[in-house]
Amino acid sequence: MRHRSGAEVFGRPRSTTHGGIEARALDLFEERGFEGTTVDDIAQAAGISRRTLFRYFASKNDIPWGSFRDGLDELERRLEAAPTDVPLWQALHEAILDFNGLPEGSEAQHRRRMRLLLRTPALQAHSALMYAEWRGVVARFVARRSGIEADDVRAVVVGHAALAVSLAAYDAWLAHDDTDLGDLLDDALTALRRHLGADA
Amino acid sequence: MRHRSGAEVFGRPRSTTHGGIEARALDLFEERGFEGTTVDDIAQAAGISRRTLFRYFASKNDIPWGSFRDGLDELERRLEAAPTDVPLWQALHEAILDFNGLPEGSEAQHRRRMRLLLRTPALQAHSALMYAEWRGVVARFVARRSGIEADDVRAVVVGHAALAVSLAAYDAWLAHDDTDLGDLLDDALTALRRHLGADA
DNA sequence: CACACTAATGACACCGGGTGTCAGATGGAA
DNA sequence: TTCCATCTGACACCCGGTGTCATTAGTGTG
Repeated sequence: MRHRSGAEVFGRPRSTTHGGIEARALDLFEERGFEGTTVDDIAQAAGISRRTLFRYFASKNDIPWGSFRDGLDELERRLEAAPTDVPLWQALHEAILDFNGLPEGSEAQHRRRMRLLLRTPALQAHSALMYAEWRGVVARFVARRSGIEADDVRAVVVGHAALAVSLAAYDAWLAHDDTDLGDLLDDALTALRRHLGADA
Repeated sequence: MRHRSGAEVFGRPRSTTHGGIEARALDLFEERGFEGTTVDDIAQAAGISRRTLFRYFASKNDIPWGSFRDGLDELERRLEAAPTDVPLWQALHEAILDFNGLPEGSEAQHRRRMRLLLRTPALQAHSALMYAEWRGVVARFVARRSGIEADDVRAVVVGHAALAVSLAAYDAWLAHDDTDLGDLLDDALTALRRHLGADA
C-alpha cells in the first residue's frame, strides 16, 4: 500500500506517517477499546483529517495490523534461504520461530498488540485475510521444495497446519501470562506430531 | 438466534422465514455478487423491510452462512458418540468426513455456496468467527478424551489442525472441479501426517 | 361482536466506516 | 516568479447496522 520509490522531492510534503497514526490509534484502542474508538477520534488525535487517514490505511481494521505485511516478506526470504538438507517441516518451524521472535524487552508490548489483534472480534475476522497471505507464502515454499503445484492439497494443508501451530501457540500464550511463546510453539508442534504420529 | 419454543399462537404471525430470505439473497449474490447486492435489495426481493431483515439475520455476512451453526451442534454430538477404542485423530477425521458429507445430487449447489463463502473477502473474514466456534468444539472433545484443559496448547492445536485439514481440502476442491471432497480430506490428512511424520 | 393481549412488522432517525470529487496548500524545479 | 507534482481537507454521498415507536395481525375471552 505504500508508494515510496525514491525520495519524494516533488509536491506537498507528507504531514504524517503510518507509524505516527498507528501509535495514536493504539493508544486510543487501549484506552477506549477498538469498537469504542471512531475513525474521527483517531484522525483528530493524529492531527489529520478523516479523509487523509484513509489515504494512509485502507481501513480501520488495517491500522493495528500495521507492519504485518512487511514481516511476510521477511518470512518468505527466510524460507528461501533455508538449507535444503534439513527436513522441510523443521525448516518451516525454525522460520516460524524466527518470524515470531521478539527483541528482548518488547514482550509486554507485543502481548498488548497481539491481545488486541486476536481478541477483538472485528480484528479476528479481518485477520483471515492476512492469514491467507501468510499461508500462501508457506504453501509456495512447500510446493517449490516438493516439486508440486502451490494449489495442491498437499502444499495447501501444510500452509494451514503451520498457521494452526502458530495460532494455537498464540492462543495459549495470551491465556497464560507466565509462558514463553517460543516454548509454546515447540509444544504445539510436538503435540501435533504426536497427535498425528504414525503410531496407528 | 431462533427463539421458537412452542408453536407461536400469539401475536402477529411471521411474514417470512430464514430460509426464504436466504434463498432470495443467494440468488442475488450469484447475480450481482455479494458486494454488489445491498441489504435493501435483499429486503425488497424478500418482500420485507430492511429492519425486519436484521431481525432475522444479525448481519449481511450471516445470511450465506445460514445453517452452519446448526451443523456445529451435530458435529459435537457426533464426537461425543464416537467409540473410545479408535484413535482420537481417526474419530475426529471420521466425524469431519460425516460433517462435510453431502447428500447425493446436491454437490453442485454446495459448490456454489462454498465458493461464495470461501472466495468472497468479506465472508472469508467473517468466517473466522465461525471457525473459532468449530475449533472450540474439537478442542473440547480432545481435552475431554485426553484429560487436559480445553485451553491447553495441545488441545487447541488439534482443533486448529483439524480445521486446517478441512479448509485445505475445500481450497483444493474449489480449485479443481473434477475432485471429490471426501478424497481430498483423506489426502490432506495423509499429507499432513506424512509431512509431520515421526521420521526425524 | 368488541375487547384485551401478544408478537412481528415497518417507518424513521441516527451512527460509523468508507469513497469520489475537487479546490486549495506546499515546496522544489525551471 | 511561475510551473508543477503531490499531499491535504472539506463536502457530499453510499451502505451496513441499531434504537425507538406506532401499527398490524393474529389469538383467546367476555
